[in-house]
Amino acid sequence: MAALSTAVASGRKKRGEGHTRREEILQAAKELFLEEGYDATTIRRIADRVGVSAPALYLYFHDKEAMMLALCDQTFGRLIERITDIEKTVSDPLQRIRLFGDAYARFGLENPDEYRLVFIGNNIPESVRKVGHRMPIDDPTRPGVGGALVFSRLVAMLAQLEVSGVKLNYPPDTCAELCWMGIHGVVAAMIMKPEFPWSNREMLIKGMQEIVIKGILR
Amino acid sequence: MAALSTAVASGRKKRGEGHTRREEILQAAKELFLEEGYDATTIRRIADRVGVSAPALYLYFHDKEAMMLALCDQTFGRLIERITDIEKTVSDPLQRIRLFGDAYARFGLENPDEYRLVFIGNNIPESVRKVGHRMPIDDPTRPGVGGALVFSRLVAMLAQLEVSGVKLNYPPDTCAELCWMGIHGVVAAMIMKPEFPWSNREMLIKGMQEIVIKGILR
DNA sequence: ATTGATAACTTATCGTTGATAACCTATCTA
DNA sequence: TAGATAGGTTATCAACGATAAGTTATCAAT
Repeated sequence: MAALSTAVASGRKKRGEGHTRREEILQAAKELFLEEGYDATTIRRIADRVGVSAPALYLYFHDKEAMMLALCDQTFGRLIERITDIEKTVSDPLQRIRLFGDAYARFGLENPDEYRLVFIGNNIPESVRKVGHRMPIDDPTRPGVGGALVFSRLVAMLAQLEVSGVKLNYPPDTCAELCWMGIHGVVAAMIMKPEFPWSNREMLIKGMQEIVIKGILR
Repeated sequence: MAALSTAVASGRKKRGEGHTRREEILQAAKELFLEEGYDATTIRRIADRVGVSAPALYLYFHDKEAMMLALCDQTFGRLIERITDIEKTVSDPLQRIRLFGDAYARFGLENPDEYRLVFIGNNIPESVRKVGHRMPIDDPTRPGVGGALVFSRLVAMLAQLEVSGVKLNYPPDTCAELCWMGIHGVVAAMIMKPEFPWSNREMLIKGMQEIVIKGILR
């Protein structure tokens, strides 16, 4: 009767326990997104796995994309934790950036499905935002901007690097974007085209890291 | 009852003129994909613009994705032409690679849907290929392989660069992969996260290009 | 000139999808 | 013990991609 990894159809939640159901929905959505991709995952299948009717999901999320964005924030949060850990344990600015890239690439390659879900993503960010829909539970600050946090940390690292006396070839935020895009290119390529005969994985990761760091340093 | 803005609602095609209708469908699909994106474009709207019923499209294309892939091959043909043009007009191997990167990035950002379909490879079921569907006109050689062709040109360029006497930090294949991954990282990021406040686009493209070229040269 | 095959369509319809409206019902509180 | 409300449900919607089955124009061969 206890909760399993794939969720168990429990009865109606007690009065203040709606957030529990919300977590169950997120868990089921995460599993299905990873198993079959975003587009192939239907509202009804998520609801089935949770053990609840389909419209119940709309009590906790605005729409399907909102579930995806909530999951994005979760995964971004895990990465941010690791970045924070690096900042706490390492003082040298350049070494911090190296470890950032290493942790990022490792994170992506160790969790390829989640990486694909969050950083590559099958979702199409549509600029058209529907209005006039009551969303009583979701945070009014629309989720999905967790990526900005990661970048701000990298920007901060590069600003610190500049403060420490190192000259950069580009503004700190541009350096951060270039660093991230380089590493992201490696991770995304290896995840999305695993059958392609890439050359040595470690050489590519380390190589890209050397390349971007050497490239931004004057 | 006169011509629409783009396509003309003509009557039924004469006997051997089906390919004309096929071209009309591709043109309408291309316009709508560009105007509203791939997912937002519906079969019915394409059919409306052509001036034909929706099921008529299935006389010429297996499914919606087949239209996109046909357009991809068209569009990638233009990129391959551009690359060929670069190879014809520029002799310096390093300059060739620079122009390749520039043409590649520009192509990706100008054709995000095609780029996403081919290089990011969103949701391709792949293994499940429907059979028993009569598709009298479509080429039996399945389209969508333009991407590998483009990449192979870059590999050739880097091999030439090494032959010309330039010393590289990594094997030519690895260099090609690193170059492509860097530029791909820029393009993919901007396509998949267009709402993110990236810094100047030109600086990012040029910057990544400088970075990867400087990075692979000893 | 008529016939028969078939290319080039149409209309009608299917099963799913995301999403909404409107109605229940358990639980907590006053 | 009444009523407010959190936490659901069933019924239904319009739109989607795709298919089935019928219709009509155009050809070639009688």
